[in-house]
Amino acid sequence: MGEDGLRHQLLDAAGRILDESGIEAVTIRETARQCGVSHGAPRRHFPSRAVLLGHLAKRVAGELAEEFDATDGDPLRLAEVYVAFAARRPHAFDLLLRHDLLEASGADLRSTTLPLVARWRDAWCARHPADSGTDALVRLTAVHGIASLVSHRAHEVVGLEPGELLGRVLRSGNFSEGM
Amino acid sequence: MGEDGLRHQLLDAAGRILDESGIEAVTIRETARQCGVSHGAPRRHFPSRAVLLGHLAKRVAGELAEEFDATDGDPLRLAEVYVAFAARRPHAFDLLLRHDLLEASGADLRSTTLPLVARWRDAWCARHPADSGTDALVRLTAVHGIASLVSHRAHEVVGLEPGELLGRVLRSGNFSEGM
DNA sequence: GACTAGGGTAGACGGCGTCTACAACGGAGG
DNA sequence: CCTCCGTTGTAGACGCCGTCTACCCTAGTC
Repeated sequence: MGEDGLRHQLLDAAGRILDESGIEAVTIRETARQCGVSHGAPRRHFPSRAVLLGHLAKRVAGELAEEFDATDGDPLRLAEVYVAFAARRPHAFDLLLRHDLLEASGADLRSTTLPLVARWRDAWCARHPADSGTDALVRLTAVHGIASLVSHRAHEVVGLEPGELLGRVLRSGNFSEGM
Repeated sequence: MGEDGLRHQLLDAAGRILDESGIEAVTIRETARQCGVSHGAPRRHFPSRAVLLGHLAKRVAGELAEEFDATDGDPLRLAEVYVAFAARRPHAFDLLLRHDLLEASGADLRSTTLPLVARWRDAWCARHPADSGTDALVRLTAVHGIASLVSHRAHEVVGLEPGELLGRVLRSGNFSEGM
């Protein structure tokens, strides 16, 4: 099963802790505890907490990419999956954005998030051939803003349902053409 | 000078540490050290680190509100100020969004951020009387998304300048009218 | 003058990340 | 077979952190 043994097991435990208790709770010692090993054991696989969180973030990004794979490439579906992910796994979503934690981890965050951005742009441009890509990115920032609000359960502040917001963002006219 | 004495001084020091070294570095002990008092002294004014960060967040929100005051109410100017704040003081901007930290602090974050949202909506609707407010909020999420990317210096990922993004978001047609 | 409350000091506790020394194992080469 | 050595987990230490507690000192009050 766990072909690599402890390393995989540690990431599993860390992911569980992340979703259940948040980033702060993802601790080298607690992760080790849940795997039944000593507090020093994780160091052989992840030399620091930052590196552990970096690998955890990469795994989270991979899981989000898998959810993207399960769609048919429709931009609206991709956006819905993105926002739903932020709502369902807020701590994991947070981790993806914690550049302050991850830049010091050696795990280049851009190399994990760029493919996700590119996937969105490709999906959008495939359905909107007139767009050179800039409009897609403007929409991306709006979708990301919605997801960010939703993950913090702050969408109630603006008083609109996420689905409603998404629909408006994605169905309105081209941003490049002005008013 | 410091009419309230230590309490004010502690918040000043915490703000300085925040901007220079990030949220993690805002520590009760370090704050006390920079004020030349013992590590237990801050407890008389802030019974826990969460409370200290909560008050710090409220102060940051107040400073952002002051920058809003300095504009003439033009939505584009407000948005520029918002994004510029995120770019200039990324750690302070981060703190405003860390509901995980602040919800446990007793300082209700919504009561500090809601006025900022309301101010944006009012400014937008004053210039766009046809909007009932929903379009303003859709734009707000887009502006917030841009600010979020900029504060993490991730706008390079999408390959557009923040000013360019803002212009497209704010000058495009009404979101409510569909394509 | 004694009493009291507020605010700063100092020490302790446990948890954390990190470092280091050490033990157990397992395969490579003699 | 035995030896050597790299890998991996263990155990203890260090310093930092938040938090709790006991103490002290000062001001103000009766």
